[in-house]
Amino acid sequence: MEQNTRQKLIDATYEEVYSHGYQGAALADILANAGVHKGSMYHFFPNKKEMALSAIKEKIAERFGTRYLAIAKGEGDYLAHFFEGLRDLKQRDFRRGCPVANIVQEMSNIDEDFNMAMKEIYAKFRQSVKIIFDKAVSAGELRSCDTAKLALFTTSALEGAILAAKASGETQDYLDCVECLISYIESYKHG
Amino acid sequence: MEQNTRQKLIDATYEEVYSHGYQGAALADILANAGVHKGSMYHFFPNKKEMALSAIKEKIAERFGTRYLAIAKGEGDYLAHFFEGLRDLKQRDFRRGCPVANIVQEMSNIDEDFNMAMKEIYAKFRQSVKIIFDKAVSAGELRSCDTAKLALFTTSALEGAILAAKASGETQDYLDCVECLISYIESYKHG
DNA sequence: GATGGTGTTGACTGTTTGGTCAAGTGGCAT
DNA sequence: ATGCCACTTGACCAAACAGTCAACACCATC
Repeated sequence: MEQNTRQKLIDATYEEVYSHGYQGAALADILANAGVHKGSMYHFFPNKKEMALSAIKEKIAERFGTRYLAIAKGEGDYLAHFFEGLRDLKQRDFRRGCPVANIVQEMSNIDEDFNMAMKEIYAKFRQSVKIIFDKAVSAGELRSCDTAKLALFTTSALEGAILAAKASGETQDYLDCVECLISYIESYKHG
Repeated sequence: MEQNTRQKLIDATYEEVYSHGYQGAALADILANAGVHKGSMYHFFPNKKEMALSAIKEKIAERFGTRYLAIAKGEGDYLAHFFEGLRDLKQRDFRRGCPVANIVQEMSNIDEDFNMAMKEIYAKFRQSVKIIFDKAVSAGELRSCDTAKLALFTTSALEGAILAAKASGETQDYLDCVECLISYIESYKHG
């Protein structure tokens, strides 16, 4: 049962932090949702902060890794698949926003450990998008260009688009932003 | 002294919330920084939340109003002035990020009153950028286009750029994003 | 069947939190 | 000088918080 209890804690912590932020996450709620008692939790984690950091790293790293690297590992049509993913609303929860952005905003300037963790995750996000663009250049879908910069702009515009939809409550705002972003990326088409 | 005490509270609350988020803002710290006693604060505000909402509305509304509407009220060179403002690093605090985005991320899905307040501020931001673009169209700096959509993309890409710099700690990331954004906007020039 | 390690239980603690309140101060009008 | 009212003071409170701990259950292995 070891792995089971630990995993229940990781899952419940991720959900609670995603919904209420780290500072708003109540240990009592996490434990209730996980169905785990307090002392049991302190057997697996030294404190709330380490549990939250573990949850963020394990849940988000896993998610980003699969979503974007799958495209890069595919065969051709890299841009088309990437754009398709951006347009797919089922992958997004606009009410809660982006889990990475939420924690960056809340914690980066407050706590050095969170700062480092989010820096790494965000860098990995940018890197995996860059790989998609590199593949697209190799495949002749894009002309040769500064793909690192393009990935930087793409990821940040995307985070901004999710934020806009969270602020206004309008999913359409996200879609409009994504169309602008796509048309910008497409201006790098043809060699 | 009435206005003085109230203003000291508004200023200290804004700083504390900007630095630590709403949920991380300790009433005791706000009071210490303002040099105001607890009972005195409860004479001016019914509770912490209302004080924070007042601080956000008064401090941010004032700030956005002046910064962007000044450009629209100017004479010509609307785009150039707007771009100049985007490139001006002195106006930004990348460690703490954007005060609007921070609170949207933290509170929009938690509290309905914050949600409404931030929705309004964000809409005002978009509106004031749209006015700049409308002026630019009238002045022949841009061709006729959907300025509301362009303002939406511009504001959200900008928020994303500030977030990217906050995450990485690199001011250059913000500048790179802004250059991409500007080149996108410039694709609407002429015609 | 004793031993020991892994995991569980829930009562308990000390602090910090936002919020209350009765008593007091100072200036202004009458 | 008296009464009034906006404002101040700081002690006080209940609730919520993260974290501690001694006792206990289970299941190996010897």
